[in-house]
Amino acid sequence: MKITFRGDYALKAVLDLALHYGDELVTIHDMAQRIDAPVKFLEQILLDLKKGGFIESRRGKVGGFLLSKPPYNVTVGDVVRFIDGSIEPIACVKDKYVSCKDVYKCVFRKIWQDVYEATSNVIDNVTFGQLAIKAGAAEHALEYSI
Amino acid sequence: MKITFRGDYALKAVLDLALHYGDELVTIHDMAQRIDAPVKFLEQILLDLKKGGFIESRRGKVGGFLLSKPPYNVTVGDVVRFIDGSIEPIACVKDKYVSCKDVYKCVFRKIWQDVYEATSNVIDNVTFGQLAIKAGAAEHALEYSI
DNA sequence: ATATACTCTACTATGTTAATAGAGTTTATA
DNA sequence: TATAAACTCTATTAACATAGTAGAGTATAT
Repeated sequence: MKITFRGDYALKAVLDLALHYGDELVTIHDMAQRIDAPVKFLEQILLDLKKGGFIESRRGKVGGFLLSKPPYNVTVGDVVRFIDGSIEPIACVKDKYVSCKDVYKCVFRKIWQDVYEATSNVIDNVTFGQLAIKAGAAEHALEYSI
Repeated sequence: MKITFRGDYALKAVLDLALHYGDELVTIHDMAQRIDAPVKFLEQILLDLKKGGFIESRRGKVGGFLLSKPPYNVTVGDVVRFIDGSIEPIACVKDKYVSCKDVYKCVFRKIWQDVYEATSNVIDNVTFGQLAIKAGAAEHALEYSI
């Protein structure tokens, strides 16, 4: 699995919306400032996330973005897979284990499968609800540390 | 972690040498045929592996390549890290956990660390000695299955 | 001598990434 | 109803990585 800047921004964007879940809408401009992303690049990513059903938007003067689903129903794995594509270390894990004529391929397949499963096990078991709590706690800690 | 063709070929090359450990030298030509790699591309990769201390070579008429160390002393992780570089999902895992002013970064760091460790745990615990036995067994199985 | 096999450097086509640019659409509100 | 604020959509680009290809050079057994 390789996380690109695009994926990184997408994750931060969803976390930002999770932190504002239930509040007012979040504008691209405000979000870009908080997560330190180029506005026009973030635009594209938010549009993608919208197509993926992760977020919704309202246009016009008081427009902005919001999460489509409660933060506890979205995992890091959902976002990563959608934005950055397959998390397999090499494109062969899902191949069927048929005859396996190529001994050299065959031998490594189990390794890639193990890596894939170990990775999934991490990213599919963290929701943005959990992350929002951590981030909220961290923000809180910062307020008092100044 | 993302395995490139380069990395894939390198792993197969080392496995091929592991399968011939103690026998005669292996030529690029023969190896390329067995692991299904372009000869000239494989050349470069073998030269890299040599620079990395994984393999040795003999030039001239009866030249070829051989493993520098016993197959049980080389892991998949060793080769992958050397050829394809860092196995981190994103370049931040090794950053020190100092003040963590950026809450958004901070929250995801532990996830990438977990993925990194889970991945290491797989690839650093498989040696080419183990793989050679599996591949040998598979080749043997094939002989009898025809 | 010479054939065989490794060595080294340079080049290239293709694709991906990380943006940037700009015109267009929607909507609240003064 | 004009307008500012905010989302929408398509195109373009610079830089870099990947997966090779090409070719000249060096070493060595016979």
